[in-house]
Amino acid sequence: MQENNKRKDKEGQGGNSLVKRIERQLGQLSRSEKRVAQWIIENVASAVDASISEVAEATQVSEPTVIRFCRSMGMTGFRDLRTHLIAAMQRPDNYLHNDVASHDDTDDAVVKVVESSIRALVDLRTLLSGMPFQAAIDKMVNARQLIFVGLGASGYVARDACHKFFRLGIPCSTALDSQTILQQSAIARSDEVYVVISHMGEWAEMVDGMRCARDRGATIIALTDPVSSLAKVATWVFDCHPPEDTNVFTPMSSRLAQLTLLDGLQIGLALELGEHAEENLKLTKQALYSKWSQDP
Amino acid sequence: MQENNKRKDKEGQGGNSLVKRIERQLGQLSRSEKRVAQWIIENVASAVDASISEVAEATQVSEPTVIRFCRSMGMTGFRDLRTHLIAAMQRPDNYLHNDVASHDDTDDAVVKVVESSIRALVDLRTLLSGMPFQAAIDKMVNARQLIFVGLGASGYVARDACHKFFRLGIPCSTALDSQTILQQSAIARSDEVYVVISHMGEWAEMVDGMRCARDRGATIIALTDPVSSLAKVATWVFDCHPPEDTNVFTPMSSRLAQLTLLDGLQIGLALELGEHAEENLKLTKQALYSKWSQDP
DNA sequence: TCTAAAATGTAATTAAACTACATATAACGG
DNA sequence: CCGTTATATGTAGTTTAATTACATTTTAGA
Repeated sequence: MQENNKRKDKEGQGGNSLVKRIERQLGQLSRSEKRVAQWIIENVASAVDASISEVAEATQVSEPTVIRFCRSMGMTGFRDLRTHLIAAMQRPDNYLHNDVASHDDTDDAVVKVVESSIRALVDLRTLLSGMPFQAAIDKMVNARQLIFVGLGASGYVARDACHKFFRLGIPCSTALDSQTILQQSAIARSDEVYVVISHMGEWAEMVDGMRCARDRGATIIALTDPVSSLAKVATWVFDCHPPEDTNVFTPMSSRLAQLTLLDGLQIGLALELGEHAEENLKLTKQALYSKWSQDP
Repeated sequence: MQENNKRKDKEGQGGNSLVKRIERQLGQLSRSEKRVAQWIIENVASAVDASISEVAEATQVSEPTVIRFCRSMGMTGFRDLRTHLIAAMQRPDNYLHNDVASHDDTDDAVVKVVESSIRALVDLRTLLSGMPFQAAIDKMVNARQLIFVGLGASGYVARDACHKFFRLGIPCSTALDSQTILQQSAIARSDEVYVVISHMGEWAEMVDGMRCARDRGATIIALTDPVSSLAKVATWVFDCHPPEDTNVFTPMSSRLAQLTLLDGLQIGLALELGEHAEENLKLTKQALYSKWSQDP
């Protein structure tokens, strides 16, 4: 009669995410099973690749206990649990941010890096609604040229963006060092759009240059920390909060958010420009593909 | 228009769903392996919870042949194949749904772009287990220098990687055009590691250069399509399947996967190198922060 | 403190995944 | 057409993973 209380979850079955389901049932598990549950929730990623013995080892319980846990969760066994875990991992919201630690082995570290990158983009998604895409694109549509600005690591993002936008058939250039930035902005025109990438938004020369360009009537679109000096100078700001530097081993996930944001801007602009831009995109693609598809 | 037809069979198939990938490689499989492939395509649902012996039974081939099929598909084994099948089942061809269409408004388009970026990284996550991180890192640890190679858009990824790795205190350089690549590889040494980024892996000069470097004993780490010519030449291959270009508006999400992968390699290498690299990372960070944190 | 129930572990069992090697089949050059 | 090589496939054995049966420990209640 009471044995059935373990199966109780069947009725309260609302969420489909396995992780949520485990969390919900945590209270009804025995001490050892709870350990397993906890570990799986915190290491969903490693869990999917793990075998029973690895899980048992990691949680300091015996192998049968792991199986018992699976059964308590309503699965037929470990294999079944793994199936559901893999499925759950296809929902990006299940990824948590985990810092790499110096004792991590290579594979763990790599998994953590990838997952925190996913996390960064999932976070970005929630910020999208507050971002001035339409306004920025409206300015770009009529621009005489786009100038992509970035120093250091952000310079690579700027370059990448420049390469992406030029394929729409719009004049694009870059300014990747203080001197170029200052010179370029000294001759800025009101029909030019500057796209500035900067984590902190505090490099004096860059802020000065952009202020000058702004004063001359140019549009400044900044991907930066919204509380920075650069943000104050910019026409439109896309919130890219500065990188988390709690940890030396933290990868630069923020850069991915910037790149993706710029992808969004470019595609948005392509749509706004219509057929002409679409045609240019096709042509640039074909220029590459036709080259190597002719070779045997 | 002939060019287009030629291209079609090589990469016209979105390439993301595992089933599509199997279909794409059908031609290159032996008779028995083809039987397995066919059966899996026609019975994906039963395939996900089948064991090796069940598959062997159903297709009338021996168990090792099933495993050989898995390997031919680029998986490490049957377990790995099953993982990918389960993952693939989770998103039944909703790809069209995610593509940006010309009638989308800006905000819809941007959300789709971000989500397809996320998807690219989630896909990467499932591929990680088959990637030779430890092997690649072992080679890097003892390298005299790292040379990052990429043409066109991949050149930006190579540059970014170079910038990232040099902060560990390792000599790093780039080769971003045919001429440089050929010259560099002509003087390759066995203690050098080439990290090559290429979507298709079919640019003749690049492949030739890398073959030469390989012949001279250098290690070639390739981020590319595993069925490409470049992959055949490489010492270690990281599976970056070619971009899905069903749609002009498709963003280059594959680039994000490459960047993230390189993040992983860099962090893995940092861990392997230990305190010395950690110290260098700290110093390079401080060099930047101290600059602007002094300004008011 | 004793007993019954629940929880957990040990050791043995079964089944799954994989490897090494042997055999067959196709491909090729004379 | 033969022998030679390469490729493809299967057989049998090995290793590893998953599961079961049963023994031991722990806990809760009388």
